[in-house]
Amino acid sequence: MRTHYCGTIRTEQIGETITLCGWVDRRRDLGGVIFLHLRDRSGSVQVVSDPIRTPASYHLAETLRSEYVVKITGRVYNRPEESLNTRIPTGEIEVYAEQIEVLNRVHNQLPFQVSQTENEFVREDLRLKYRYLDLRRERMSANLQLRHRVIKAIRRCLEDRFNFMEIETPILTRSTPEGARDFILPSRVNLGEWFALPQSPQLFKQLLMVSGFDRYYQVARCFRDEDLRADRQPEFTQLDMEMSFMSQEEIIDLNEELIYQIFKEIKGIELSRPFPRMTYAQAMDEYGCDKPDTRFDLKLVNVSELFKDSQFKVFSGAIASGGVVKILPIPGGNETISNVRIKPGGNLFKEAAEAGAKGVAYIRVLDNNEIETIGAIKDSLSEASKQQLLTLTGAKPGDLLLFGAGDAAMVNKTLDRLRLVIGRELGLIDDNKVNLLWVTDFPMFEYNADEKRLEALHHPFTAPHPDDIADLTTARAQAYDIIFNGTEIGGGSVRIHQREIQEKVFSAIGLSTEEANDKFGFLLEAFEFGTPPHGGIAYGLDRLVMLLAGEDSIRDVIAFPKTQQARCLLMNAPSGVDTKQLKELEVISTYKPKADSQ
RNA sequence: GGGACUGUAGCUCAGUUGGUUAGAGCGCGCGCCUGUCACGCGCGAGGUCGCGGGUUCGAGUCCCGUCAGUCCCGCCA
Repeated sequence: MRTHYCGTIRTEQIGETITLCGWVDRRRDLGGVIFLHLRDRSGSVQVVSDPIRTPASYHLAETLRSEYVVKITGRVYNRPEESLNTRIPTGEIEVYAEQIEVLNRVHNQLPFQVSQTENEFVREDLRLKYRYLDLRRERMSANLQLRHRVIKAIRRCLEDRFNFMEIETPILTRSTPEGARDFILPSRVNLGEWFALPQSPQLFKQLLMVSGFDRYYQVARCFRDEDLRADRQPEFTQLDMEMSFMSQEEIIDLNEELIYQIFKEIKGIELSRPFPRMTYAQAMDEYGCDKPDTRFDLKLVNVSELFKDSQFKVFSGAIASGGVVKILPIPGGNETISNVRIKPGGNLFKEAAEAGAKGVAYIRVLDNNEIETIGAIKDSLSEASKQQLLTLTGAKPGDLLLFGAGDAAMVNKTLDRLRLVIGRELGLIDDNKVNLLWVTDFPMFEYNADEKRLEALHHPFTAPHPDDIADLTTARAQAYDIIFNGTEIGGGSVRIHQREIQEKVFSAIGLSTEEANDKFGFLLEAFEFGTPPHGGIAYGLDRLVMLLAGEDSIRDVIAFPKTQQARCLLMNAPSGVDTKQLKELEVISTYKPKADSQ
């Protein structure tokens, strides 16, 4: 039907007669001459019609309206000198519409304008209900095209350079005990039994290693029935990879090359390699989190040693009961952060309270290194300790020191949040920076106080560090996360490939031999038949694309996302089903809709 | 499960201390206009102020409930 995409026409096509198909983006009828912008996914181009140059199309051009679908044949001309448009790539040329064919009209008022000036905001529920129109808009179209280019770059790199194979794994699989809630589906053929949708292809990809497909990848849909966030959808896409006969170093090296390639092709940025590394312990110590945004400093300082015998009981007490005292030093903070904001009612106080802190103690460093703080802290601080405090934190006159005291997890969480809020507010974050960081040496387990047992921090198939094998409960894992500007975009590990070690790990997380055999017997058995050493990684593809697109929500890089209430407003899913369908499955819903309260 | 914000014309928003006929820009319709590109000018249509209840002489505005969307906490190995 057509010969070109609208957005691709340049001065090279001048003189050619071309045929374009697309949507009327805008129409400007000047009375005697009509300008149209014709749009397709490549962009738009100006089409001209007037009674003299294009008599055959003029009357039809008068009837065109926004979003009509048209086919236009005409010759490409350069624009008059004074009518060049430097803001669009096709601004040097225009097409004289010799022939216009209306392929389809718009019969109703559009729910929102597709062609938008500036970045006009439209309610998200409307956009989602009419997602097909939303996706016509330049921003969304560009996002999906970016997503496509990212996936294409990944495929090229993994397949052509590294010899990976893409292999599909089942969507209908079985429920797994650890991790997120499963989506489950009743089996009609096996009444009373249920499939689960995969939270990730983890076990299948490990089994593929057993099969000898030593380099596997998949653009894999994953499902988790948990509450939604700006960066969490119930179904999302992972770039899932698994490799045999590769050490952690080799896996990291290959993945750096992949990430390097993505940034080069998509953003034109050549990242310097190797990427910086940080151990989990160092990340927690200096940043209070396992995915530090290293675009700005504001590192935490542990001052527990200094305060362990302090007269100020809030600090010494915290340390005595196994906690810590840490400081977030803010250079120039006296100037930029008022007491009101740190005290109850202030936004920094609220931020700390959400992390579980009872409050935020602080010290202001004044001229001559005098300090200003509450009396109880000042009284408890000897001149020597004061000097030590200033040395440890590197604080200078004008600086503000924010304290976190108590349980280490809470202190880290509090100061991490304050660091990010303050970093953003003080403009310390350079948006043009691209910082990639490997965080390594995660602990194998984390204690779950509610369930009174150890939990795998990564997942229970992660191999322990060979030096730490004697005591698994405190062992480091051969696990690694890749962090992009403070967001985790991927994580992986070397896997266990020996039955004895896998059994020890299952036992460490409180899985009985029977449970382990019931849930993972197939894996343990597979380990007996020649399983190669292997490891892998999975990237949150939606999140990666979101960051590359500069969006704040993964919904903006997913064609048909769910709302926060996990609904598809376009299809209106989920929905009820026929009782006949339920009967066939031997399923009865016990759900009672809430009675209308009057 | 919890907290916060939002909901007024097709869209984006304004609407003061509760006050009489609810406004603007864009879009839409009609007319004029031959170099616009967010074209311009004129005229016009378009409203269950999310929904339900309450307070009041009077509610878009205050109160209660509810629905929807968003952000966050919990949750997400």
